[in-house]
Amino acid sequence: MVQRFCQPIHVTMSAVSPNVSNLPIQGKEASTRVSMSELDRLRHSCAHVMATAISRLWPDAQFAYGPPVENGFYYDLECSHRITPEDFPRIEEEMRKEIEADHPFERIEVTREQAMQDALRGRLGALQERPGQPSRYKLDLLQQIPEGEPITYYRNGDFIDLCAGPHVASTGRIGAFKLTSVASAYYKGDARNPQLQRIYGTAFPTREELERYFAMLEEAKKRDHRKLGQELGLFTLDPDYVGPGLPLWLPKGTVLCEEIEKLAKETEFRAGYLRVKTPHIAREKMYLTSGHLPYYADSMFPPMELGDEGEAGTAEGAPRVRYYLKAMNCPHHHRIFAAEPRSYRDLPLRLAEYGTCYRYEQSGELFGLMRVRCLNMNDAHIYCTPEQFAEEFNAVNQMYLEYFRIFGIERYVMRFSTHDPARLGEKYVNEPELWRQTEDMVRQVLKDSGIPYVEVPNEAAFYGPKIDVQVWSVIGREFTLATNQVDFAVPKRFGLVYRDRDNTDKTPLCIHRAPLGTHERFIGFLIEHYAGNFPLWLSPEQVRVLTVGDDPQARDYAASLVRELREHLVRVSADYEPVPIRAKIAAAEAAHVHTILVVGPRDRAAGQVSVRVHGKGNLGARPRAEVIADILAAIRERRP
RNA sequence: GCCAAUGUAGCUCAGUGGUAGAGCAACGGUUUCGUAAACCGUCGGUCGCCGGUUCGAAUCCGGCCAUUGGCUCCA
Repeated sequence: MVQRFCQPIHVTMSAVSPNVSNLPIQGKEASTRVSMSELDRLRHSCAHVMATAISRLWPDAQFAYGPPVENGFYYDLECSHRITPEDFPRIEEEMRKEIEADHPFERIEVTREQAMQDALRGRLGALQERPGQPSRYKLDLLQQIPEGEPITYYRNGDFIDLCAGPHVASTGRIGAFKLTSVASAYYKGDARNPQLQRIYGTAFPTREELERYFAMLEEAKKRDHRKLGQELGLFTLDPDYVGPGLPLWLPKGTVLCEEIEKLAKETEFRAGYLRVKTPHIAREKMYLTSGHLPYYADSMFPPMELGDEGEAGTAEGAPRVRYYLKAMNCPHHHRIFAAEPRSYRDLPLRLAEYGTCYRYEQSGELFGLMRVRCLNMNDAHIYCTPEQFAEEFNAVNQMYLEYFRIFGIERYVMRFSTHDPARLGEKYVNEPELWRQTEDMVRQVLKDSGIPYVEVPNEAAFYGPKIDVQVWSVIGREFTLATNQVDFAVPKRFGLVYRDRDNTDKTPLCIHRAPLGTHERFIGFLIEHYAGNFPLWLSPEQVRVLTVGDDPQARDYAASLVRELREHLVRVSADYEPVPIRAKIAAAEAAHVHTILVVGPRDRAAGQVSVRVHGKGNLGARPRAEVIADILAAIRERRP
């Protein structure tokens, strides 16, 4: 079904995370006949009021869609005037007038003929008729309303809009509002359509709620991974010298990478994975065989060309050879599979690697650590028989759940992307039976394990169905953290086979999986998730020992504490500066050190240390051995 | 890639055509101190880059680069 009017599309999905309505749902698969929440109704009404105000200021404005969204509303429009945030006060002033006028939102049902005529006269999304300026987007929307469905206007004052509603009773019912930003958007989200101006705003029933929302945004800014990453010295971006989207991991951020990698290695070792290591580049032939070239060449760094002068081992005048930076690890792993004859007894074969890939993401897409051009992927490929598939796939899902538990990730949903049979042989590999089988198996595994999921048709990879794991950071940002894909096409392209019981060669299925996604995105997420307050096992600086005063004996005592902790591989530092303890505490807290151990003459005399944990304040003095044992246990158990 | 906004010291930010500023950090000194910041001083900038207007540009104009908000894309 086609998205209609200025009405938003809201899909109610039970049995999944309550935040699933944030998912980018395409209109085509959504129902328009779902009721709007009170708040959405208010916000959508506010969008009409904004359109009213903009029409007063710039009568040639042409409106398209104006739905409520998660945190407010927007309206897409075309207008000879380029609206900027400087215009907001004027627009808001007009909006206030419209709200004070308290015009009722009047629902008017009209015939298709009537609506067509009004649209042609420019009367829709407008204050009056605009001869010679048809309401072209409304006209287009009108034509998409199926025969037999009622066609309705909503009118407030002189402003009439083609809209399915619903709205609040009158403009006066809109409480507190504020315009927030301008952006551009393609009409109907299609790059071939004209670009419209999108004006974002938000609205709440009361002024207090509006203020609370902006206060919350301020708080969220403090947890932004880009800000914390820089404050805590985790990573840096150096677009001039290194390049856009190519993060440099600083020593403290590298600790995070390595701790996570350690966790992955341990988990995968227990699950029977074998580790491999592969180069960062490969010949063009690799990606011609995999099918990534030429279709995905735009997303890869341009090739390096060798030849003529004689690559080592090639003859003079040999043809040029192209090398590409790898954008994915699978082809390399496939070649490892191909490196020796495989028997069904070898399967499932699980090859794992924290592989470094390079993708030439579009410049406008780069975003802190979340969208980069160099990514370290928690990758693995599981080669298995169709009989083994369900069990292997389920084991992968269980691994996801285990990671979610360790990291305390509670808001997540799995997006199960399936193919569209109509596009077999075009967007999707033409293997109807394999598509059906694997999608059924994946669906069954998801159902059996009770994992929240949504099924999204026509978004599969070209070689098989996939699952994208979406999580929400505490500041409400949604991320696709990890991916889990079935591949029944590429192994065949590489001619991968195993010798089965019946002494014939068969092509294995391949599961691509990356539960921890990439270091870049996962750590970006964790920074916001923990607000920079990592659990002890992850903390770049786990312990800092501070001395009170300048007593040499206390200092020796502190130094022995540091030695002992370091001997146990605890990341410990010391601050012996002769400055007030308050200042040293403040510095350690500001650096988000997890555990602060304060030792002075009193502690030394008693064989104790004073413990202070970031965010928990002073926990008092305890015996030295006990404190050390506790720290080591918390690290070993990866306590949250 | 598209539309828009932004770019001043390591960081956060002031500075609307007339000699580039503050706080924090860093550095030097004083202070000898028990749980979130003692005091004094010093250093620090080709105002993103290139060009234009002007007697004179951080400031006005144009181009480019980068970042950000969206859009498109995402094997």
